[in-house]
Amino acid sequence: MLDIQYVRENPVLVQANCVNRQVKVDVAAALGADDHRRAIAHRTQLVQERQNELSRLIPREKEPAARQTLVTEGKSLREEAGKLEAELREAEAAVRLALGVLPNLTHPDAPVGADPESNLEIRRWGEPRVFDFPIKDHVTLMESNDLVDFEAGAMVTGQKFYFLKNEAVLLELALVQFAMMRLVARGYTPVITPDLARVEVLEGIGFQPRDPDPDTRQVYTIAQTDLCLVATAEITLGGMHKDQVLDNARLPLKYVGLSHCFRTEAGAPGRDTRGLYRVHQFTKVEMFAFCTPEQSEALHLEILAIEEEIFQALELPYRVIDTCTGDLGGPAYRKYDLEAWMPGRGGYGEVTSTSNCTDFQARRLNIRSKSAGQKGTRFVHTLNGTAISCARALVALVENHQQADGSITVPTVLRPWVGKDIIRRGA
RNA sequence: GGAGAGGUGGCAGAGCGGCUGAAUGCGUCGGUCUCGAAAACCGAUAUGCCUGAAAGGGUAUCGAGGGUUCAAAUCCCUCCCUCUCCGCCA
Repeated sequence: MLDIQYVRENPVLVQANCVNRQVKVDVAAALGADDHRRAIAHRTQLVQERQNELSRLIPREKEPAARQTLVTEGKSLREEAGKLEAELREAEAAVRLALGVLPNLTHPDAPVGADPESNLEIRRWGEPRVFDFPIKDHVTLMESNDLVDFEAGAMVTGQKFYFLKNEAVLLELALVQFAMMRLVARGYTPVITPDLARVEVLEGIGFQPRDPDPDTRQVYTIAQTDLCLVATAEITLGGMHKDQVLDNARLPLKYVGLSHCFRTEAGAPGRDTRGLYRVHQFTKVEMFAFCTPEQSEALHLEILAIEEEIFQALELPYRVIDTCTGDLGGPAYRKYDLEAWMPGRGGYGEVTSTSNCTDFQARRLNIRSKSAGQKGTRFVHTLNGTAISCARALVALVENHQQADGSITVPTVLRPWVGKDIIRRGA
């Protein structure tokens, strides 16, 4: 959520930003709603002022008739205050609604463009391997090595669910363990988060769990509760300090969280239908940080560097993308993606993503910071980044490390946890 | 799940219908004293919003929501959370 005061002072900038972001909104309408809200708030305050005055006067007024007059006025004020309060609540809801559709501001250096075509590749690491044998995609590789069972997934749960089996299980756990160890060494606090979160937390992070249209709603909701299955630990980690005032001296707070992620993938029907690339449930190790506005840009680069370090250690070639304005998503001020080389698709595929959300999430989650002994608070900046998203990491891993005989070599860093150098059926 | 207790400022802990944003203590910050420090003493010390050039003024907030009342931290109801005991379970 943007600061309404900022929107009021910079309507032209905000509108232009929305255009760059491919978000069709009427900033003027939001401002109109806010004017209305302010007018009602002001009237409400005047009534409250008189009410307080009356409650000071009444106990002092000894003359019964005069006292009764005051009490009568108080009664009518109570009614008026009740009506105003209801009006105010409506007006505030309208403002929230109007403000809620505005995306975050954008980093001045982010590439401007309407669609992913305009994303900027800023560097590559590693050479895509040249295979001297016919390559297989991860589905073929994993099924032939008895590492995954999509049919059982479909039968037990539904399309795009899966069972991992045998070494794939060890690989997934190894990826989690490896990422966790790296991040702990970097000073990140490890956390295992709930896999469910309240609707209001989802909204604070920037999701729209109340989307009434099941064809576009991105998250699973739990019937008869205000809970959703989380789409990422970003949700739970960000919610962890909701409604708190953090001490500046303790910032940045850096977490690395493990959770399952559940996504309806609404809006992506028929895309990447094959395999693990786009599934409804996966395991992810996610970085999340709370910091001061001064710290966020450097911290964003730190998180990106960690993501790269992890893929380098896994010996997976990748490229780094600076996401363009039209492809940023609501909360991000700037976003970098890592796309790993995936031989099966003959191209790069997104494996991680890191966003600086500045104060956009913090404002709605009401997470502020202050310095001890100093007056005033500010909203913190929040950042998130993928350490390892298991399903997609597995895709890249088995496809890149496949051998001519259909076996898969295990990256050195994972061998301690997988317990072998090569995955080969019968081996 | 059952029984009881409780949720107040950074912390501890009063208040139990009216001038209480809230006593007191601790902590923190500033000052006096000191060569320096400790101690002692003095003063300051929540957040949002409105208004004002500023000083200041106003308003809301005592777990959340609702109710009673001219007036609620204080009374009533609902919910949430914490603690103790019992039961159950991985």
